[in-house]
Amino acid sequence: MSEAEVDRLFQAFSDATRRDIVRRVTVGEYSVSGLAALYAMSFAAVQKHVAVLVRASLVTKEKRGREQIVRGNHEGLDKARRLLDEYEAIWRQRAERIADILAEG
Amino acid sequence: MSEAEVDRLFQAFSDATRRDIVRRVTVGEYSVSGLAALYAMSFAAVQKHVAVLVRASLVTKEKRGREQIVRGNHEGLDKARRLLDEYEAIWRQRAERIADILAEG
DNA sequence: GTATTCTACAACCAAATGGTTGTAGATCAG
DNA sequence: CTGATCTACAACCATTTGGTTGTAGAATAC
Repeated sequence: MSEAEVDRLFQAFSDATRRDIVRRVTVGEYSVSGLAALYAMSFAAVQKHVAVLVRASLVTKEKRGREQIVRGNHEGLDKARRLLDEYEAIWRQRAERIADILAEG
Repeated sequence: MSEAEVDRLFQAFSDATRRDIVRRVTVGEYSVSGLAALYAMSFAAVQKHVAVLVRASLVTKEKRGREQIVRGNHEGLDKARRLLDEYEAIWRQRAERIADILAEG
C-alpha cells in the first residue's frame, strides 16, 4: 500500500459527512440522491464527497437505470481495516514498552 | 470523542511526513530542529507539521533550554488507538455479515 | 411526445493546506 | 560581549477543499 494510498485513506476519513456515508453504504444501498437527501448540503456537495471516497477506494458507484448506486468497496475497506489494525498493533506495542520503561525507573 | 476531534486525528494522519514524525517521536526524543534535519523541507514547514500534530493531541512540545522537545502524547495516541480499534471492529463485523449474506444466496 | 428525476460537470468562491522566505527573540558557546 | 543556534511568527504563494449555483444529458413516468 503506497504512501499516497494511505494519504487518500486518512484524508477520506477526515470528514464527518464522509465517515457517515461510509457507515451507511457498508450496511445498505444508497443512490447518490438518496445520500444527498440525508445531509443539509447540496446534491453536488454530496456528489463530491462520494467522489473522494471512490478515489480512496472505500466505495464504488454502479449505474442502475438513471440512478448511481453507491456501495462499500470490500477490498478497499478491508485494506483500510488491515492498515488501522497494523497501526493499532504498533501503538499497543509502543505503549507497553513505554509502560515497561516507566516501571523500571 | 467529538466529531471535530476525529476530524483532526484523521487529518493529522493524512500526510506521510506527519505519520513519520509520529512514528519517530513515539520511540525517541527529537527537538523540532532535529526533526527538521530529517526531511527535505524548511524548518518552518516541519514546525507547521508539528503544530498540526499538537492540535490533534498526538504529540506534545516541551521547552528544554533553547530547544523544544517533541514527544508522543500518550493520552492522544491511546485515544487514536482505541478509535482505530473501534473502526476495525465495526468493519470486521460488517465484513462477516456481508459474507453471511453472500453465503445464503 | 412532454415533464420529471437523477446525474455529471463546469464555474465560481472562501477558507484551509503545505510550502516558502524573512525577521526577531532566547539561549548557549567562546 | 559576540556569534551561533533554536525557535516563533508573519507574510506570501499556489493548490486543494468544501461548499455553492447553473447548465445539460440520460433515463423514467405519464
